[in-house]
Amino acid sequence: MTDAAQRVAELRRQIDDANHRYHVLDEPTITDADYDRLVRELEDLEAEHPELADPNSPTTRVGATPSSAFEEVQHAIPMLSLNNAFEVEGAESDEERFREVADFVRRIVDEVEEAEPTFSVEPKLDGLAISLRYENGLFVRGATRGDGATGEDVSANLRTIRAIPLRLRGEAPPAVLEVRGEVYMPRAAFEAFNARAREKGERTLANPRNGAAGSLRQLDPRITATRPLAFYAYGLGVVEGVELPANHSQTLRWLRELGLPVCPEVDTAKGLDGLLAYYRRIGEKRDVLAYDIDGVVYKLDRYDQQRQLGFVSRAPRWAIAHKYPAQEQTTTVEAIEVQVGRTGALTPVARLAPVNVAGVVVTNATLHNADQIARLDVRVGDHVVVRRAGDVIPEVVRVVAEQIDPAKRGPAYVMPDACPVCGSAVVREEGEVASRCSGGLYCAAQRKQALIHFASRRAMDIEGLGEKIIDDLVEFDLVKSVADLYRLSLDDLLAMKRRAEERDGAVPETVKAGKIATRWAENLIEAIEASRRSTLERLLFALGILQIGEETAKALARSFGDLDAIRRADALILLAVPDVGPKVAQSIAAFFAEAHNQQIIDELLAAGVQPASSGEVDPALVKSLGLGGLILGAKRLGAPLEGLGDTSIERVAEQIDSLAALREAGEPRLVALGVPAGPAASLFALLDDDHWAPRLETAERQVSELRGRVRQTAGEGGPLTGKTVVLTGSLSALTRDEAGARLEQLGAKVSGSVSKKTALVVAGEAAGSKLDKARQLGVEVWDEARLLQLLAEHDLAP
DNA sequence: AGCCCTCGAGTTCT
DNA sequence: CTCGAGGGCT
Repeated sequence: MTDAAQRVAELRRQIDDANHRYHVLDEPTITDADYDRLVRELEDLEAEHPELADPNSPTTRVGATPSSAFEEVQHAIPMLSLNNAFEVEGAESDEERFREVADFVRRIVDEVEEAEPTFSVEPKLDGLAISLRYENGLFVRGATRGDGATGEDVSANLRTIRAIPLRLRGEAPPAVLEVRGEVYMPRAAFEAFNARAREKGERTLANPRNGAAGSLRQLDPRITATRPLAFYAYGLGVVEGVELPANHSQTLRWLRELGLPVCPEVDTAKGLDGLLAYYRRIGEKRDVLAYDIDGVVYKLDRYDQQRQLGFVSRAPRWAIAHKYPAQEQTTTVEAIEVQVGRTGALTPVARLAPVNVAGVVVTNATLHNADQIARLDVRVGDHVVVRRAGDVIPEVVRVVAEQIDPAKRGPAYVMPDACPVCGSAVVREEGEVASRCSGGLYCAAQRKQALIHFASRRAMDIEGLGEKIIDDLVEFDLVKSVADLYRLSLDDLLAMKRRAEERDGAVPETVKAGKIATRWAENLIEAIEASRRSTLERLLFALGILQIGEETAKALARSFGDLDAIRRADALILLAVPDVGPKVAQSIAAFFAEAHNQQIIDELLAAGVQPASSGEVDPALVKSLGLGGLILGAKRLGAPLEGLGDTSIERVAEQIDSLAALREAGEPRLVALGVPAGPAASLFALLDDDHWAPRLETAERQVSELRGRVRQTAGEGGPLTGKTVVLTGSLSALTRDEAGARLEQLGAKVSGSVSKKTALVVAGEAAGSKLDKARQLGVEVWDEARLLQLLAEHDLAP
């Protein structure tokens, strides 16, 4: 061996060793400066002697060039998700508080028939789960967890993390070793990174977790290399060419010997008491740990016992994550403001002094409505406890009573009686929780929200038309109604952009770089154009009719087939649509009764908005709409039909099939059919009523029109006809929406929540409470593979 | 008349 | 995700 080769080998050994001592043994032996010196010397030598290159030399940690996308990686053994146990709120006793963990332990004790089974216990780091693959001791690939089955190849980024060895230690490394673990950003490193970023005026990271996740998703590994990431191993994937230990805690020890860092807090514990003691011990240390955690994980230690317990769906029954309660923070209410929503609902929002709650700076929290404010008795200036409900949405939990000084306290909050945006009267309907602005589309806030709703993904899906642009369109009066969108020209948009830039005092981009700005406007116009060929149900939903969400819009579209039939439909007919009752029918009828709304629809049609899916009519609707259906509808809408019961109506409808025939038959005939005289009289009074008679006739005409257009609807007679199916968890081959659409083609009704009426639950990865509920109710559960099989049988495979 | 299920609507921050 | 309330079933 040449001198250079010897020196290179020596340097590589020293650098690897330094990394190992620092990250695995937690006993750094050389300074950062010395470390850097070694690396530089090695780099120089390798540059002079290209023949000594080695893909796993410590100098190769950063070197790869930016890629444009990450390759997909299939995990041969899926990366599991864990079931969670939360503390039961407001529990009086420990027994109650830790019920979920107790149940977990009890199940295991029963199954393995051991009074106090041993668990391997470890903190649950708040980072990003990854899988590392070593072949013959050399790092070959690393991937994110992804959906558990498929992840992204982030090898180049992982190589930059010094805690991840590029070469395993020991004489005889396994042929294949996949190690699972967590990439995280130590708190101190996170703080230091942000301090430096602030000095340099660069972007700071929101919290260590996002920092770790964002860093690994960088396309340029040189950026990842600047991020202070670390790694702890906690499990295995595929392993070949070596005998595994008999339990998990031995495996962790073995991984450490191979040079992989394992969290020093890992331990073993026996029985429920042991687990809870560990939970408390780590909980007390939580603030002084070098990294963020959100709970602890308990894993049954012995592998043979793990196998005995097995899996439910994709979560192991032998492990559970025990989460600490949501972090609460105290802050001050600086103001209470109201927002005006699409429907005019006024929502009070607490503006808070910025406070970091579990890694996210919270400045707003909804107070829902006047009742909620009264219940909490929140006032401006109060100290309040804030937490992120369900880990996402901030909420005010309570006012800190001890800090209230009654003398200095502001007045109780009162909802405004005029809309803060348009000044219209605010009304609160009897029995309703919400207060509403009565301004309708006169109110700029409602107009804006209507436009945002119209353009949103689930409605017309106009890409590029977001809140900011809508703000400007409304402010500069380019758009008053949704129909105006289709009349926008390129020049309009460019002129608007110029005015907005002037207003903001920004550099006039449109002037200096015309090309880019034009491109933006062209794309938007194109997206608006494309939305003209949306579907009928999307258009109906997009119109923003009160009470009409996606489901009802779908039902209406299927029942009537085209917009024209719906806009003319009488409330009597609407009532026959599934899930439409008096309130919803009234709301639809009221919307189309507004000349203003009809005009907007005319304009939309004139602008070429033409839903693609028109024409099909659900035969079930028309079937239920004979004379009986119409009379029943009138009754539900409050027509004066004293004493006329449903059975009487049915009896009449059996014998008489039209209004004309009813008139001809006359009262005596009804009495002969068994309808009591009084009710029969009230029905005939209705036929002479100025309000109801014409409505009934119009409705009857409309029904016969619809009858002429009945077609066989898709899905009729499919294998899932009449069955309610619930999708939960994430699927890998297709999205839930796509799966739902296909199931509907097979006749299924796809619902969002599990009940005893649910015929089938399809559980994807990381399915949660819905899956639990399905099991509780004994509902049939399928995994994704079973679903794909069914879809394939009907040529619906993705 | 009352209960159970769904659907609609609203919300935060990155 | 959560709440409230509309609709339908018993």
